[in-house]
Amino acid sequence: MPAKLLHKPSPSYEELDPVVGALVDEVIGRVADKWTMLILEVLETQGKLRFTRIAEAVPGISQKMLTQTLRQMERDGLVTRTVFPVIPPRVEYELTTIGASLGEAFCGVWQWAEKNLKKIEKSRAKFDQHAMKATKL
Amino acid sequence: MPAKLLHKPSPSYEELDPVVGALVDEVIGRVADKWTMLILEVLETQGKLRFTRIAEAVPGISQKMLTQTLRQMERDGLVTRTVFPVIPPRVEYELTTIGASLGEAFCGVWQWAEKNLKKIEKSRAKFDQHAMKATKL
DNA sequence: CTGCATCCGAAATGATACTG
DNA sequence: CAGTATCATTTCGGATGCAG
Repeated sequence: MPAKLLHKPSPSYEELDPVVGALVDEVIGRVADKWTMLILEVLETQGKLRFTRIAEAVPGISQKMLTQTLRQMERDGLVTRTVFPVIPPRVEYELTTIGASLGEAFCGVWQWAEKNLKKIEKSRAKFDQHAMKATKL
Repeated sequence: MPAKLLHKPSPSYEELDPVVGALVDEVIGRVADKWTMLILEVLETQGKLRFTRIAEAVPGISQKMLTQTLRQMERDGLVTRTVFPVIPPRVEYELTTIGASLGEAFCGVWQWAEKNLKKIEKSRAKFDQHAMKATKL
């Protein structure tokens, strides 16, 4: 995917436009959510899915959080929610164009996580070990 | 982190290696944190910085969260923490190689956020408007 | 099946005060 | 300056019950 990305356009957009900067931060804050990322990932790799399928595909998520996160994503225009007027209900979720583009953007982060897992674990172990000596436990 | 629920394993990479999958999720969960991303961004664009400078550069962060997030990032090997034995204290934080690489990975998300800000706001307005009509408030 | 509403304990976060 | 400690508050997230 994104092999080599340019660095951020301007040095510090906040400096140039504090208002827009705050808004970007807000969006980042919302989008940089664990469940959002996991759901995004699932919808990206598996395409259109209905509620229960997503629940199964996202380990550890509760029905409440799933509903909540999906609503938020729908509100932000990341996914479409299609309700089929049948009994029992059938609701399908699918990434929008903008949602898919976010998925692509996150792709780099995912690859990073997989690639650097080992290093992180090592770093943690080392850090914790030193912390041991520092404390009198 | 959420404990095990009544879900069967995800058919994605988790199926191939549930253990690694869970760990990746854990890392994602930690790294996909609002403050982590914001601090990462600041250190990436402004280089080596001391505590107070970061606090100023990250709008809305509390000193508690700053300390906490920086500690976590240090533990994960994303930043180095250099303490100068002087009075008053001087502590500088700088991205490590791996930290910088995460910054690059996040770059795409940042550009996405800036690029799609308007669309998101429109989508939200539209969504909220429809929600209005649906409710009798 | 796909939710929404409510309750409630747990965890995250903010505000404030204090320290080397 | 760069934290740590504490307390109040908010938010998170799971369990349950119910509706369309």
